[in-house]
Amino acid sequence: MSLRERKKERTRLAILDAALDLFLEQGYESTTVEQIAGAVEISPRTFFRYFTSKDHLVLWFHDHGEQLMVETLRLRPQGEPPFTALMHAVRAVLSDMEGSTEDEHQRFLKLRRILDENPQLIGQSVARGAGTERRLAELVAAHRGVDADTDQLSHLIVAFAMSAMRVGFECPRRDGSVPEITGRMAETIELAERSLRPGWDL
Amino acid sequence: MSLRERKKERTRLAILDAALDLFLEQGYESTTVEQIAGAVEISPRTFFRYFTSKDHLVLWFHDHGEQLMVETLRLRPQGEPPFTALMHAVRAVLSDMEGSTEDEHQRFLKLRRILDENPQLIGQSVARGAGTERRLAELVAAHRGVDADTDQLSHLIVAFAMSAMRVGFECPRRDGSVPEITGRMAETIELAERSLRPGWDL
DNA sequence: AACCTTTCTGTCATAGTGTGCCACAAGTCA
DNA sequence: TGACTTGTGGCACACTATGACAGAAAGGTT
Repeated sequence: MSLRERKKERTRLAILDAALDLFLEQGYESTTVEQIAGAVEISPRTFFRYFTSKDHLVLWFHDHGEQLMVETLRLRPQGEPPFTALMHAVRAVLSDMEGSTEDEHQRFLKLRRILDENPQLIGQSVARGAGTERRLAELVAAHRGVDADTDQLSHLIVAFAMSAMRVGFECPRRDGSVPEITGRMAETIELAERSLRPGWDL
Repeated sequence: MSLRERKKERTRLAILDAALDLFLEQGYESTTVEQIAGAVEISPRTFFRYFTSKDHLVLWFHDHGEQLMVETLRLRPQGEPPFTALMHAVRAVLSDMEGSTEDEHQRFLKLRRILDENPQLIGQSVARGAGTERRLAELVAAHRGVDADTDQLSHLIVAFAMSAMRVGFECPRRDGSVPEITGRMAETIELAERSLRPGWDL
């Protein structure tokens, strides 16, 4: 990893940390890009070279998780029921989260508090993921040998899986350590699996 | 209905129609508020008095449907399983849609095409509904006699219901008349109900 | 070291969304 | 008609976001 790349990574994290702290201190809406840029001593223009938008700061983790899900999904065995495969992909995200550094954990906990205080941002993350959700539905449809444009079940499978993940992330809203939260997310996933009729996703 | 109110309603619909047509002609992003305002001969300032944002134009129907759902939900019998009650609320939205005027149908079909071409807007509608989804979860939790903050199942019930509604709305993506589309949405709802284990939402 | 190339950064200009404020016009009612 | 309420337009302003360009920093070459 070159000096250049390391510096970029350091700047990116500095922006992210400054922003998360400012959001917690004075609220998401009340914090401007100018303030964030000022806190890390860069120009506002440079901010937008690291993050495509203000929202992007909050959706950073979401993007990461989503990418991980897609990758995991491609590696699942062909014969596996689609919903089960998706649940494994979600679990891969949980494992990744548990295995990250203490700094990452802190960022995750801060982010969770910010999302809790700004419900519209949770929807924003769905907004960002809408395209991916559609792509996932296409993967599932292909796997099931049906047409993604007309098969409702493929879309429903993905929508249910993402719902379970989202509910696990948001609820319960009590604070806690990262392992506690991922533990509860795992519970929600199992709850979702138990709620569905065996073989519904074939 | 006073002259004032009728005039307001007429202006609102004029704005909406002009905007939907412009979005279809030249795309959502490429259309500015100034253009929309110009097309109905009002000032941009006045536009924002009718719609809180550009997004709001597209989310207009969503807001309407959501409001209808909450109202329906309050009228459902106490003993009914929560998910069943939610499904009835969704059906109430479908009936309302089927019972509206030809103009409303045209707007709905245009909107559907716009949403199809701009996937991020679908997520936006979820973003807008995030708060309501939380409130619905609280209603469900109260109904089940549990604490909304800690009970994951209540949130999952609402999330699944909203997923089913969304999938029904988006998919299949073929065009069709309003009754065809609502018919397919009803199918998706039934599919969701069949996919779940009986008694899962008690 | 001096040099050139590539990449990053800041400045400036610009477009677009959204809001507060105030004067004025339109509608409502006595 | 006159008083009152509400809607409208114009203006200034804050904020997000992007394109263009010049200069600084990093990387490699001789």
